[in-house]
Amino acid sequence: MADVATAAGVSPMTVSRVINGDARVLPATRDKVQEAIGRLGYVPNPAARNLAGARQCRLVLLHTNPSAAYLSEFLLGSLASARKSDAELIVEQHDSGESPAALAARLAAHRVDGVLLPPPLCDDEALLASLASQRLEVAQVATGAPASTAHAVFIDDEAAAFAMTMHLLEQGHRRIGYVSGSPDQSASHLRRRGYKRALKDFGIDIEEVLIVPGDYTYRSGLEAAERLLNPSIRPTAIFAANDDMAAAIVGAAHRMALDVPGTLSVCGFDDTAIATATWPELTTIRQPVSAMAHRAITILANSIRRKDGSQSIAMQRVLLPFELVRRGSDARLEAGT
Amino acid sequence: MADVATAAGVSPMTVSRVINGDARVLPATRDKVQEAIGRLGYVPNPAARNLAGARQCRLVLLHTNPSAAYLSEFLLGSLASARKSDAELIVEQHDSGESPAALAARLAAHRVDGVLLPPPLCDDEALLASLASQRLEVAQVATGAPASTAHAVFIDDEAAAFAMTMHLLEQGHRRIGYVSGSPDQSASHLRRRGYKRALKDFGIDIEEVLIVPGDYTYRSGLEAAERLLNPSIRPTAIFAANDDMAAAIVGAAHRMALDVPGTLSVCGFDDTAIATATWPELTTIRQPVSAMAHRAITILANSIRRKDGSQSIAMQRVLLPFELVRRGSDARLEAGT
DNA sequence: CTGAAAGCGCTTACAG
DNA sequence: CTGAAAGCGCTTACAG
Repeated sequence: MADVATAAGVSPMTVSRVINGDARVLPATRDKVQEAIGRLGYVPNPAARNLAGARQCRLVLLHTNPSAAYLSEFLLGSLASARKSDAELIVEQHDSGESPAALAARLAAHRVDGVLLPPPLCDDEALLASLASQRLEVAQVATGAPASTAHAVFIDDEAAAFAMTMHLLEQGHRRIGYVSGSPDQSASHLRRRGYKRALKDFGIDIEEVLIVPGDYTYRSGLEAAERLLNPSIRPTAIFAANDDMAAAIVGAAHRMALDVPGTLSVCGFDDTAIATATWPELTTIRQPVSAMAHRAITILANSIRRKDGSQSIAMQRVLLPFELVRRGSDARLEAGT
Repeated sequence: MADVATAAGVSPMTVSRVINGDARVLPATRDKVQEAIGRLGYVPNPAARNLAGARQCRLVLLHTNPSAAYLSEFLLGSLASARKSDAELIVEQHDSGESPAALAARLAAHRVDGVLLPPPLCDDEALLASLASQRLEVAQVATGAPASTAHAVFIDDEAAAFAMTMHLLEQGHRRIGYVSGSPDQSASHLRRRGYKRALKDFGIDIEEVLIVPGDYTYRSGLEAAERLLNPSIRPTAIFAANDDMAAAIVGAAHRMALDVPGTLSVCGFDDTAIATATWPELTTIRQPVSAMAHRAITILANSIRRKDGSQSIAMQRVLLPFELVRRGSDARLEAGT
């Protein structure tokens, strides 16, 4: 930095201002400095910036066995976003076996300022309470139940499930099975509600026998398929609350020699990698995972740095758009079927 | 740190020595310091350590569309290991569209000292050459072809494929199909060679028609299944060069109403998440992904820091053990079948 | 075996 | 709008 300063004929302080985008620097001065930076190939040393500034920001991404596909996409998005925000991101696992106290100690040891909570941890109330009592900034990602002590970034799960069910209805399906997600994730309830509302709005009676429980694993999808694919009740379409379960249903259908989508339409939710790894590829709801990670990190970083005097800033609520992506696993119900 | 020093009645220098495990500190002094550290809940500030010491170490993990399951496991392992080694790890994508020059510029901007190359990038010779010319330390992970300019961490792919084929042979199978991996990954060749060698050692003629090409994607596994499951040539067992393809074969077999493992045994390679997401779960070769990440990072960090005078230290070669994990997708060939 | 000095590369106040 | 001073929390030599 000193070299840049002498090369540009200014003080190091001015170079610092240019780097940090201080608006008060004269355009002419700024240009001189920028030129020197470019010519010398100067890159600021982050360690020094952290040391000098008090505006350090260390975030932790807490996860517990989510699907690998979701986690890697979320991780990549978070890492990229953290770097842009000049925040340090550490990644830690927190399983149900660990006590809140043990976790608190771990976070303190890492001098964490903020916590990122993807599902299913985003809905863990005990965890949320413990974090709040440690005065940490927390962001819930993809939750269906924003907490009063946390920021939250999510899609409208209910509307998404409604849209997907509507889509199936418009394809002519009337008997649509539903495989729900873990009851301990708030989004699961919203998704099922969206499914039910679409049916009602369309004037169709809900058949409880067509709604079977799942827990987002492939395995649970297989079990659900066993029930729903029984000839005595088999619907013409099945909407699963996530892609893993939808993929399992496609697999089970094939095993029973049922054609997808000819005889059975199957739709998923999330648009993770498995959605395009099955055949036919899954029609599903795309969640903007990395955008969600990005927003969550930005909110956390800003709110941690802005934490000067005005201590209690309102918790942010960010609703991001979903998208129904149509692929090959669903089809119009033919009259004769 | 100053607080700890006064609390323990020593100089900050001594505290620093204790933290860094300097062997010359008297046990008595060390204990006093440790006690003070514990009591005060002191945690060293990494930014300051980096700034003060010249032994900073910044690593980049370069990836390009590997399977999500592999990437997330590798990422998690790398992140944890980097933190232990006190190395900063940044994660970047490098696709074939990007020129070596553009990548070089990106790495320079990030002041990278070392590069971690998981497959398939570990076998990209142009990339390896470009990195070497930038005098970066690089570690190839899971490669079958260690480069002279890089450290390498790998398993014995040939021996692993040999072991799996042997296992199938011992189960009574004589006609064993093989689905190979991308020819541009060095490990693919080793795996196929292991398969062939087992057959030869067992005194069985190789049927070229049973060896079909794949590229590690689920899709390619489906295509391979189409060929191998044709009644005219159908083998009693199929060994796929990775789990994704093996899962596709299980799926295809089910669609054709073939029982796995009753009528057809299927084995995979890697033991990624998909191996336990299919039904039956896949018998496969477990690669110690996170251990591999850990070793690669440790080697990189040490060699970067040790880079004092003795400039050209030998490139390391680390062979890690694999494990054949037996699950439900293979069975003994019954006499009548 | 332990300590006093200087400095890593920036940024925060504080001046002007 | 720009600069001179001091300091962030450690570690590297260098003494003793």
